[in-house]
Amino acid sequence: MHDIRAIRENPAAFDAALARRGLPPASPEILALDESRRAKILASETAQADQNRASKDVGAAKARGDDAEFERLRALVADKKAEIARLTAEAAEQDAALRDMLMRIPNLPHDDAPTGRDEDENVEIRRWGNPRTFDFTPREHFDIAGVKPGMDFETAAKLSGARFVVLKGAVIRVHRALAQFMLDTHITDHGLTEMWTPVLVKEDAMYGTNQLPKFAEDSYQTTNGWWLVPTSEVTLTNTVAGDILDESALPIRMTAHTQCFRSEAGSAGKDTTGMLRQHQFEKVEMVSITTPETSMAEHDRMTKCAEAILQKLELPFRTIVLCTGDMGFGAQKTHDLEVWLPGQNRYREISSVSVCGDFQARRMNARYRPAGGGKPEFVHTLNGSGLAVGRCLIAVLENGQQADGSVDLPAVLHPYLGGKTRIAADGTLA
RNA sequence: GGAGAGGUGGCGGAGUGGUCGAUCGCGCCGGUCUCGAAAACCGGAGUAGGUGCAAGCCUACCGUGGGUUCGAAUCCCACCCUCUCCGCCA
Repeated sequence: MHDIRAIRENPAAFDAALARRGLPPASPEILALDESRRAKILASETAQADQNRASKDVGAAKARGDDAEFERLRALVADKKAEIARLTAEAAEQDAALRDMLMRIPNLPHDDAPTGRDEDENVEIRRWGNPRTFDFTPREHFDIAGVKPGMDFETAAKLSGARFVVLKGAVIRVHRALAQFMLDTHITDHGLTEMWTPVLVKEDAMYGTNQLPKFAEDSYQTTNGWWLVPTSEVTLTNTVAGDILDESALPIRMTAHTQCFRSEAGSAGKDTTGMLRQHQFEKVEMVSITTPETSMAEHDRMTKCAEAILQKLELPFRTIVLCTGDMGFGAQKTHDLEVWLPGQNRYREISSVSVCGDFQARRMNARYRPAGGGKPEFVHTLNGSGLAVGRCLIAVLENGQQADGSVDLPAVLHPYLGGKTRIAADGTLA
């Protein structure tokens, strides 16, 4: 959410920043509403001051026995009351309208984010590993002989419909191993604190991390009003909502492995085969809460934490910085990690690491008290996948596949698999 | 699901109709004292919005929304949230 004062002070800069995202100027409409709102507030407060004064005088008039004045003031208060009710309602309405308008405008891009129209203008910043050369045509994950017995879309459709999967045997064991490996690496090597959070949350939490009000159709809501989190960014970040933290407590670095739920509205026809895009999937998420001074460095650190997972799994990837036109709603700057999928013969997103500045903190009123004293200031928030477990499974399967339909598994997973090293062509762990 | 308790400033905790934006304690900031610190003592400080060059002034805020009243943190209604006990249950 945006600071209306900042927009008032420099509307041109605000519009220029939006333009970098390919959006039309918003400040004229915002400032017009703001001006009208302030006029309403002024009128309503003036009327209230009148009433308060008259109210006070009423008692005095009564005390000195001035019945005429007493009655006059009583009538005046009654009049004012109706006027105040009308004016405050109008002021509140405009205030809410302004708030809603500000809530629906995406974050302003950081200076470091490259300006561009869409994904074609994203900038690759580094590449790691070399895609394997195959002496056969590599298959997509769901088409590998050793995988097929453990990846069942028909049964999932029976249970739940499209975009669900039932995993069995060796495949789900590798999936579970991946999640454990990611968590252990973040905890032990990267110093993150493991968390376990609800996946059903109140509406406020969804506003805090900007899923609401604009993207309601992307998430699921229960009949009694809870929302299913589309990512544990929601719960991890909102752990500090409403708090005033000591600067000494920062940075706070968290990680959690949770189910994530997405309606995938608007992505009909996209990635319909395989388990690349599901309504329900698992993700190991990282969230950091920092001071404003350290958030950009934290962004690079978090990106490295995600990259380390792929490196340890020996999966080739590239890191790109999203251009302004391709960034998500809440981001100031985003790094995407794209892993090599030989079955698709292309790099596919497996992690997205964003720095949000004070955009989310402002929404959830998350602040810290500076060490040197002074007023509380908004914290900065960051989030990143570390990594999407299902997509990582796909990458491991496709990159490790052999001509006979078996899959060689990365060495770091072997300890999590009881010492087994591969999925045989018949689908068993070997 | 049943019964009960409660939501007040950074935290704890008073306050049942009229200078209460709110006693007090802790914490915080400034000062005295000290070589320095602690303790003690003195003083200061809520948040947000509006207005003004500024000093300041005004308005709102005691979970949220309504209501009663000249006047509400205090009374009434509805709702939300938290906690405790009982029941059921992974």
